[in-house]
Amino acid sequence: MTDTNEQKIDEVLNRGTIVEILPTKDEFRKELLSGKKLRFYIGFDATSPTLHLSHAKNIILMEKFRKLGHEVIILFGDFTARIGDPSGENSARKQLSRKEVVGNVKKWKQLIKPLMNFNDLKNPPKIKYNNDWLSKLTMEEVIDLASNFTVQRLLERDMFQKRIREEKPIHLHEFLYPLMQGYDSVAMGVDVEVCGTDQIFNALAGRDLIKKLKGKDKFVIAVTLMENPKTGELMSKSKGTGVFLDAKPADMYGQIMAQPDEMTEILFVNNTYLPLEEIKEIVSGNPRDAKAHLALEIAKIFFGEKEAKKAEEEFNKVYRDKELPSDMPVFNTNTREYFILDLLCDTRLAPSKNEAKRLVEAGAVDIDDKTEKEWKKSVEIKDGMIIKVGSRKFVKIKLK
RNA sequence: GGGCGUGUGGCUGAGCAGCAAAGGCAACAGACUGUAAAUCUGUCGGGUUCUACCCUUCGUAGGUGCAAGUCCUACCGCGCCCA
Repeated sequence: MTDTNEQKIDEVLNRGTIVEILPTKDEFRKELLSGKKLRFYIGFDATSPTLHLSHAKNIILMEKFRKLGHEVIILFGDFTARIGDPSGENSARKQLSRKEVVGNVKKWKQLIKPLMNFNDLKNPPKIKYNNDWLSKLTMEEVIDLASNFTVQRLLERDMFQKRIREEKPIHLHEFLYPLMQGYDSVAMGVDVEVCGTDQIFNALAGRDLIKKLKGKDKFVIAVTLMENPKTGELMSKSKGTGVFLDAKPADMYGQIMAQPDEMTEILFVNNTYLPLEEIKEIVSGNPRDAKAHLALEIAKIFFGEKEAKKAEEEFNKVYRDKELPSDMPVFNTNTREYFILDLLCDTRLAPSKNEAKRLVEAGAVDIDDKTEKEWKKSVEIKDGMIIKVGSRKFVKIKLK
């Protein structure tokens, strides 16, 4: 029997993470209220070894359904990862080797541990791999599955249309992606699929398929991709806006502080457990403090209170109070006198001499708290000397 | 198989025979601040005897020019159309 507390259910449905429920939100709500135990799933393609806050948000949502008493499956797309979903990309993703994918999945399992209670023996979250069934399909079965779709239907997808317009390639295997994702639903016999709004097409393909093959319906819950409300951009590595779950506490705290201010509320809603009213209040205050609160709150989820506090202290110390970090890389040398450019390169504070030169000219290099603006000189090395480049890079010299 | 296009720095995307190669993104630094936000400014292939000089880069290999991403040839990859 599942939890049918109306208030709890509505809190999950209305918090803001869920953007759309198909076929309708009302029907889904009714289903939850009925007390029937539903089988949920969310799929992740292990295309990269790391996860970021957007993935975390999805896991958090799944955990909420699990806590209501439903069966929850995290599906690692170890098979689909090797094909690559065309969504969002305007060219085909490179296909990954079996080995890469297995390595990624292993890391992921560790990363999501803080977000789900795997020790709940009564109703533990389940982990499945779609390689288990997709790799076993015969050509005959694949063709049979394909006969459920039309090329026109597949071509409707925005991104395919875009590629046609731009005369970019569409590979045949990319067409098979919705088919495979759809088959996942059939193989697991799920009642509900949770996916990002960019995946609705694939999820609906699964809905059609499960209807045709098993005569049962499936709900599709589309969740926010956490776009920046100002620019519409997603969190991404290439935009430098990613917050990675495998980061060290101090780095994760820093990555959150580096988020644009307008992301604070969105991240609060999706990546913390704080009640909405409390979030409203925090966000209405000083933006800097609100974000700091957010960073602490999220770091707490992954590393615990103690580590999170430590990360915060360190951040304030180095960036707010401009003090030295508590530990920094040490560079061992026995050279007494060093050309400043060589010193910067050897300590790996600069990747090349030209770059080192530029840094010195820009006034970015401090040696023992004194800004060094002259690059054509050598410095006398002292034990314990501290070289600082920009506000984030420090090296302590140890004279042998 | 035939025709037409296309291949540029981390990404994107300009490029006339005389550019280390416009613009945008990302990155880095400086100023400012409320933070590693925002904004503004500068930098953004490597090296040196450093406001100058040298070397290496524009799919690959050759060729024509004093000079070639920029023209020619072949090859490779990709796209479109025809078959």
